[in-house]
Amino acid sequence: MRESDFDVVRQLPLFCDMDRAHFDALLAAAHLQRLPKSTNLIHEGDLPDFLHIVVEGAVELFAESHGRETTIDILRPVTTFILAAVIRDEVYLKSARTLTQSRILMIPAKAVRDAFGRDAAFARAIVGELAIRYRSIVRVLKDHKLRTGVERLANWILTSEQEQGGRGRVVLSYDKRTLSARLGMSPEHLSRNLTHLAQNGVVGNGREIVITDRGALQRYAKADPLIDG
Amino acid sequence: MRESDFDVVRQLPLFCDMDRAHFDALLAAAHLQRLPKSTNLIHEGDLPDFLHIVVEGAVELFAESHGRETTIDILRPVTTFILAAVIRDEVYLKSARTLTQSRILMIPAKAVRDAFGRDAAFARAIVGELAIRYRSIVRVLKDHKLRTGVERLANWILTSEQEQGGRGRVVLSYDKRTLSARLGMSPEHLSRNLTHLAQNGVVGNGREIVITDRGALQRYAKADPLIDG
DNA sequence: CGTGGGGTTGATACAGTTCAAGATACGTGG
DNA sequence: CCACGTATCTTGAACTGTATCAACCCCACG
Repeated sequence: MRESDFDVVRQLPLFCDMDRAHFDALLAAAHLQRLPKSTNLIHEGDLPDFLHIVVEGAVELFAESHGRETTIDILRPVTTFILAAVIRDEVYLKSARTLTQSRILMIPAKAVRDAFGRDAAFARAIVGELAIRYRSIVRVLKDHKLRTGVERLANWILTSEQEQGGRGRVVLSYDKRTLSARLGMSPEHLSRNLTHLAQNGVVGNGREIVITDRGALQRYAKADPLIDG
Repeated sequence: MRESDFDVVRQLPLFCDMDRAHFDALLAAAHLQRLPKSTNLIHEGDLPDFLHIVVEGAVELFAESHGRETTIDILRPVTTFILAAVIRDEVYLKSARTLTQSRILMIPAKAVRDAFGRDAAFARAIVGELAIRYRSIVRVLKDHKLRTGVERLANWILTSEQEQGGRGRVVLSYDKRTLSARLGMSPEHLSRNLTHLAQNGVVGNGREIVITDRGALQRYAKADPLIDG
């Protein structure tokens, strides 16, 4: 593992307060893997072997049941995932795959649980991390139950635009098929919804989406800080 | 607070390992309130004053946005709620109200955060509790995104029947209106779905639902341990 | 009794999916 | 650099799941 990556991980809220020796032990047991696009990382129903951390790239969390599949969330660096399963040593409830080439840090689950039992600062940091994850999934749930597809899209455009610097345009970092899954709609519906938003200040053009009338879009989206964060 | 209630709380996984003195301090600052049906306990957007615990009765977690409302979960004793907001000292993302007359233990948020900082065993117990809550909401999300309304109903009947002793019948402890909200459908739709299930081994009769053909119902429901727990 | 709330039933409308076909962009080999 | 084949994206039409509105029923309760 590169020195710079080591530092990035060390500075994560999850690790920055823990005892140096415990941290070193944790990372000594860990692997940093560079993985190609569309690699399956974990599969729901399995018992956790590793705590995963997206260091670079993008990871999709999804779930299947009887032939149906749904995207739960898309994670960007630097984020832990399946922490709850590791802590409880219970089966994963979701699966994960890379969406782009990614670098994933994998820390053996047992090492995490050991450090958790031994290092109080680490235990407290895990609480913070879990609470963040919990609140994040509550937002996802509200987004899906309180909004229609077009509204989710409108709000996604607004928040993505902010993340990308507020220049009035959003560039997709994955294909529209994936975006439609992330927004919980079929690819066809995303396409239609995008044309529908043309009347509300948005123009789509390939992988670029341009906001032509932010006021109109905001009025239409009805953003809610308790959903969009 | 009654002696027996004190013991019940002390024995919760969240508290049983913590230092006796810290526990006493926590409870000294707490109130146990008996509240009538339909009392609002917390409102989304407010900052947390108390950690709440359902000791008796039933509590509905719900959320609103721009005139729409959705039920997130229904909690039965003994369960904590809004722990994540208390720990992070951030606004509630959901609201809560009693569904029946209930007894709710309220522990001042500051006292919880103090104990959390001072008592490592308590911090670890909070991790366990948060991980359970997290996994529970993932199941709720999967239930809604991977199933139709009728399927949710069928699975709800099966798990409720197990909880009520596996005697082939389920008795509702709240009205159908509330159940329909819990299942994420309109009251009309619940009614229709229930008659639809008549062909699949279920007979509804007022507040009682009887399973006449468990095999047929199970086949229809396609239960999934990664959703129903 | 009458009144009202919860529940059912019917008719209609909307959101979203699916299937099928056409359009557009995109990387590869010639 | 172009032609081709494949991916992805869009468009259209039919269909499923669910919501909404309205009428009605039933029973509990004043």
